[in-house]
Amino acid sequence: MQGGRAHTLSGMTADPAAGPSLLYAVKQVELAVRAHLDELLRPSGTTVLQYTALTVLARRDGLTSAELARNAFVTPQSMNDLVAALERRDLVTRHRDPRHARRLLISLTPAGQDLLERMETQVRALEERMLGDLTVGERAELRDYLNRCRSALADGPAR
Amino acid sequence: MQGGRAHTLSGMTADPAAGPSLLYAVKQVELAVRAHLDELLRPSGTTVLQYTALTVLARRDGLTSAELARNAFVTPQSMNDLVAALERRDLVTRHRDPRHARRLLISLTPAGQDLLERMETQVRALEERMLGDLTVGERAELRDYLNRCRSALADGPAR
DNA sequence: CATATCTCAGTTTGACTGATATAC
DNA sequence: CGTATATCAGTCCAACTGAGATAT
Repeated sequence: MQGGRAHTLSGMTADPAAGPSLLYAVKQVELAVRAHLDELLRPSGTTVLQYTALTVLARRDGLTSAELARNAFVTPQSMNDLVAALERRDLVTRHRDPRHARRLLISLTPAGQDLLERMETQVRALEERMLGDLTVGERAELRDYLNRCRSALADGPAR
Repeated sequence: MQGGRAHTLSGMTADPAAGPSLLYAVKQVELAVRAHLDELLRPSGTTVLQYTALTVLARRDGLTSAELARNAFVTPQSMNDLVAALERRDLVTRHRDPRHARRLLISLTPAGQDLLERMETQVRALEERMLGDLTVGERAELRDYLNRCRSALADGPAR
C-alpha cells in the first residue's frame, strides 16, 4: 500500500448515472483519497495504514494490537507487524496492562504525536480539497450517511 | 465488535476539529464493504479487485489494460497480471484493436457475464444492507456527494 | 477448560521498478 | 522523435496461515 503507486489521477471518470452501485462510488472515492494520502505521507516514510493506526491511537490511547487489528479488518499478526514497525521508529511504545499481563497497551510517543501534528495541515488540506464542492450542511449530511452505512455493516455475517 | 467506536454522532461535541475526519469515515466504510465483499466473492475464487475490473468492463466493453489500470490506480503491469488471471479463467478475452495494433481490447466472455450475474444478487443485498437505514432521497444525496468528492480529487497537483 | 493475546515462523500474493519492443 | 501500450523479469512488502506459550 505504500510504495510508488502509479497514480495517474486523471483516468476516466466513470460514467454517471448509469448508476454503478454506491458500493463502487465509495470505493472510487477511497481509491482517490488513498492515492493522494500515499503521496502525501511518503516523505515521512509512513504508510496509509500506519498513519491510520496512529490517528486511531491519538483518539483512543492504550489500545492493544488486537483491538487495532479488528478496527482495521486485518489479522492480529499483521497488525503486530505494523505496530512493531512503528515501535522501531519510536512513534509508539507498548507496556503491559497492569490488570492483564497478557495485553500490551499501545501509546503514542511524543515523536508520534509530533508526526501527526506535522501531517495534520496537509491532511486537512486534502480533506478540504475533497469537500471543496460541498456546503457545510452537505458535509454534515455526508458524515451522517457514512456513519450510518458503517454501522449498518458492522457486526454481521462477515467476521 | 470490530470497532465499537464512539462515533455516535452525538458522542462528541459538534467541534469539527475533534471528530474523526471524513477521510477516515470514507475509509471505514470502504474497509467494511471490502471485508463483506471479500467473503462474498471468495467462493468464486475472485478477488475484490478482479470483480471490480469485471464490473467496469461490463459497463464499458473493450477497454485496454492500461485504461483499467488508470481507473484502479495501479500500474499497467499490475493490471496486466490481473487481466491475465481473468483470461486464464476464461472470464475475459483480448483481441487487437484493428485501428491500433498495439492496443489489446478486453471484453467479458459469456462466462464472465455469468459470473457477474450470479454475484449480482448478493452484491445488491450487501449494498441494500449498507443503505438499509437511508431513505431514497438520502441515497441520492449520498451518491451525489460521493461523485462530487471523487471529481474534486481527480487530476491532482502531483506530477 | 475456553478464550484471548501475543509471538515466532514460513508462505504467498500482489504490487512495484526496470528494461525492451513496437505502434502511432 | 516522443508518447503510449504491452510484456518479460526481478524484487519487495504486506498480509496471510499455522503453531505455540501464557494469562484470565
